[in-house]
Amino acid sequence: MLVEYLGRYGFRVATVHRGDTGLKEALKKPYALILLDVMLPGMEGFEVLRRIRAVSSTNVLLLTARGDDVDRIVGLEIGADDYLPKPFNPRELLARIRAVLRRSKSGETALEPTLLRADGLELNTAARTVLQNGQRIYLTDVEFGLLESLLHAPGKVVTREELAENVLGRKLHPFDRSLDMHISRLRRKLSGTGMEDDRVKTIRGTGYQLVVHSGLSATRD
Amino acid sequence: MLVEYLGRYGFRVATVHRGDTGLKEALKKPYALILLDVMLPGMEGFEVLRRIRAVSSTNVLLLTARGDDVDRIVGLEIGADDYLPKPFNPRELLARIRAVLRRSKSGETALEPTLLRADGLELNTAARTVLQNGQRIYLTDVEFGLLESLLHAPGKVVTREELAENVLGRKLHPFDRSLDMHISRLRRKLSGTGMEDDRVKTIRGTGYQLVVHSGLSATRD
DNA sequence: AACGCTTTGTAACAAATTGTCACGAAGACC
DNA sequence: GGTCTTCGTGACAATTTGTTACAAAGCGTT
Repeated sequence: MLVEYLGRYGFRVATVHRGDTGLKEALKKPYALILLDVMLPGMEGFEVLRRIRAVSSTNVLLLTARGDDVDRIVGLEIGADDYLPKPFNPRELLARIRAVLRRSKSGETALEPTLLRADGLELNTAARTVLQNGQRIYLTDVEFGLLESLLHAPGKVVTREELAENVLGRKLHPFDRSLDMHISRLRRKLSGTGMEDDRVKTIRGTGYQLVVHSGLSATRD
Repeated sequence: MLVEYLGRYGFRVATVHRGDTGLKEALKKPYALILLDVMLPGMEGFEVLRRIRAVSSTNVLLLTARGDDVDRIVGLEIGADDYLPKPFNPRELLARIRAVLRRSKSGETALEPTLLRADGLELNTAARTVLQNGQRIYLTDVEFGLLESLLHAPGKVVTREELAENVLGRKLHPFDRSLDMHISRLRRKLSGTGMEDDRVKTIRGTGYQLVVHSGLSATRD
């Protein structure tokens, strides 16, 4: 059930039903996040977590029994990234998974502002600002997210699915036109300075691409 | 109320409502930690602490009146392991209790104030003070907590859920606007110096982020 | 080139989220 | 008691986001 639910939101999920085999699997491949039930056959959840932590810092989200605060405390102390008491509702699980992933993405301690640059565009994720040819432009959160995604791989095509999942946080339904709308709005703001053609090019049937004219660079400094 | 709360988190708690009897109790059994209110009948909190320290090094967490810096300094000098100004939120108490226990377990020495810095902000978790460009600003408990959470990961997004749970100590109900209010109030106090855009940026649908312009650092010293 | 069929663009409107004012409740303190 | 501060709630405005509807553009087939 969870596999299906998470799948709908763009996660690829592998499942294992025993602690010992789960541990093996967890260490075999580099997962983005491990969802670990405290109570399972084969090996206790805590023990699994402890062994994972012994060799890896993979994100672990712990599922504990309802109201069992001891479990929770112990879990966090052994190094779980978060926990969720059962029964939980799927939306909450989703929210927490995203929160954990977000936290781990740029590393809690990576405190230097990250700059993404291409052509005359400069995007600062720490300050959430965008400069176009030195001029500040104001984007909404979704627009910012789109530009950030595109700027992550300037000149390369980013699929609509990726954009939807990364920025809107959901899969695109058959008649969902919101992504088109946001791209449209982003384009309008980017063309504000009456620049050349669209900086955001449509790749029909696939996605979008940030057009790059001059040399480019994506730096972190 | 505290007994119940701490009980839920796995602590066994004994209570006494007078300083003198409390002292006797404290010396009778080997407690893991003593939660000591500075103001109580029968004997002053400081006096109790002094006498405890005369014969024992049991962990003592002091509850002081809000903003009473004198109490705090005196308390730490007589040998409290940490202190918490009233009113405090339960989660914070919990966190500090755990911190004290952890420290004492690992043989670390006493309390080190933690400074969180970013841009022109400096937050001292031990003294519960905040400086903005060297100027002291006064925040309420909740506001302080919010800023602390944001400052923990400057330039990164913190979800509304996280903020609510960590700072307000509860989950966000559908129509709960209190978090917005606190953010609003925090912003007002932070913008005192008439700075540029908001230092606290809204990431709609997700949470908030402390904006970072210059280089920054989070230190513990 | 003309015709379908599909995909994308965008205007216009509807819905959801957030900001903040104003007020009341609860507690601390005198 | 009274006063002060902090916190939460309802109301309403502003902004952002999503949807509907239709126009425009792309692509393949005749």
